[in-house]
Amino acid sequence: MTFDEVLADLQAQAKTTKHAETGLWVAAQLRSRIEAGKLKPGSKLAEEALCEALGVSRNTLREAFTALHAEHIVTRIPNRGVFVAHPTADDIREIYRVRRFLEPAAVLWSGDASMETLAGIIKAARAAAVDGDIPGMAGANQDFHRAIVERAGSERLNNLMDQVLAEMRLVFHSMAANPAFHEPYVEDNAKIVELLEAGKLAAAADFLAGYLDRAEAQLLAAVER
Amino acid sequence: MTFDEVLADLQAQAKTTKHAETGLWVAAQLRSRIEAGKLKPGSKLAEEALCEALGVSRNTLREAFTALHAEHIVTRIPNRGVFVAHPTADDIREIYRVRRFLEPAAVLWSGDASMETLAGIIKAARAAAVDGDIPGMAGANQDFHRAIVERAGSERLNNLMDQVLAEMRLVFHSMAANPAFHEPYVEDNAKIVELLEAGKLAAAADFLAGYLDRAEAQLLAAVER
DNA sequence: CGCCGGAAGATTGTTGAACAATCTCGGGTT
DNA sequence: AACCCGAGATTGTTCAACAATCTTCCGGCG
Repeated sequence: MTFDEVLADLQAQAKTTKHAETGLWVAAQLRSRIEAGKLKPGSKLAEEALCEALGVSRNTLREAFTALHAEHIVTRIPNRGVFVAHPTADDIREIYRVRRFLEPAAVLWSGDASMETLAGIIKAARAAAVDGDIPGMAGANQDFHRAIVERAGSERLNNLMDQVLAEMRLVFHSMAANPAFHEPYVEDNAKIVELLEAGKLAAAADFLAGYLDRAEAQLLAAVER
Repeated sequence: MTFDEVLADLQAQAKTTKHAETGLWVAAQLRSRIEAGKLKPGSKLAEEALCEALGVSRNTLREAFTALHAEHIVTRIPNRGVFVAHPTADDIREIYRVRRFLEPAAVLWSGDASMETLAGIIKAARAAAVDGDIPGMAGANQDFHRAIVERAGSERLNNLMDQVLAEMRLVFHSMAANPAFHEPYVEDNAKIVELLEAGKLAAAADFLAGYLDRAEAQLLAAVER
């Protein structure tokens, strides 16, 4: 989708919906389009054009920009403008540093009642796999890892994980998405749930840690190509 | 310190220093005064008075407010204004949820070269203890826990820990500070470093977890009084 | 032919002012 | 004493202007 097409899309939205908390609404609009891949990493977000399309002032748009910047979804270059973030190899390393810290620790956390949630996600992932539904598999994978961290029951940690997962979506958009990437992880996730149900927490954490290492290496290889 | 005195103080600062990135500078000024306890939890931050004192526009001040709000340092009530945050019992529980998750896991992390940093902090804490220097002990304690999380080597995790520690400072300011609160933790921290130096990571993590539970209970009891 | 200033145009950074919406406080009524 | 309502004050939101910086294009020079 080109920048101009996104502009037209935004303009349509602006007319039909009324926005409470305009700045946050603008941020949400941009975020959803970036995460859906309609705005590709590296695209410049021109202020004047977006203001016009959304029917908001530059001031409001810039407020939205600062919010997206804090989420690492967007890069600001002084006096040059804002661009959809383009994760580097270092960014990927940082993402996995956080994930390798959070997720195995969350697995060890004796999360009480998350098991049926996890089972449901696995079921959805398998259904997507047999249909060859790539976005479905990707979504289920994100849901899975989010649910893992949710075991800790902390809002702050959930927010951090959400940010990291959002950045992961950018990583996928910024490289030529290998359609088969998510497929093997469906059964890896299933195995983790199995180990959890068997009460083998340490084994599940170990397996997850190794799996994260593998995924990181795979993404780094793809990005440096 | 009263609100008016802080205003005079800010006005003096505004004239002598030049600010790059005005919004961030304003946020830093307010943050430092809040964390130093000059602005007490519950104080209202009136827009017009602060604008005048700082010599910035309301627009800029509000930008600073949103930054502080994101850090949970400040509470926004729509159409009523912003107030220095006043941590509730639930806030304390959330803080310790994060700390109990991050810190023991970070201890287990085979952090390489953080030992001399930790040793230095312990030394400073003991020096403050013999002097009866309460702020010194509190500062060393914060440094210690920050250094623990730093072992993971992740910028995001460090930021999260910084935020949590900033909220901890608010907790101390919002309750009648028991001067002896920090004293026993000097030797508790020392014991953790000892266990780490002996390579007993699991024991160190366990001890730290119990210690956090104890501190949380102590703070909750003090707040609900 | 290619490279190096330099001015014009465009874009972003920052601020001040205006207007609308909401809250607070006082006075008056029942 | 409890309730209602209007004036004043404060916050939420937007617009418009100016300053600073970057980009582009052009002519001169080696």
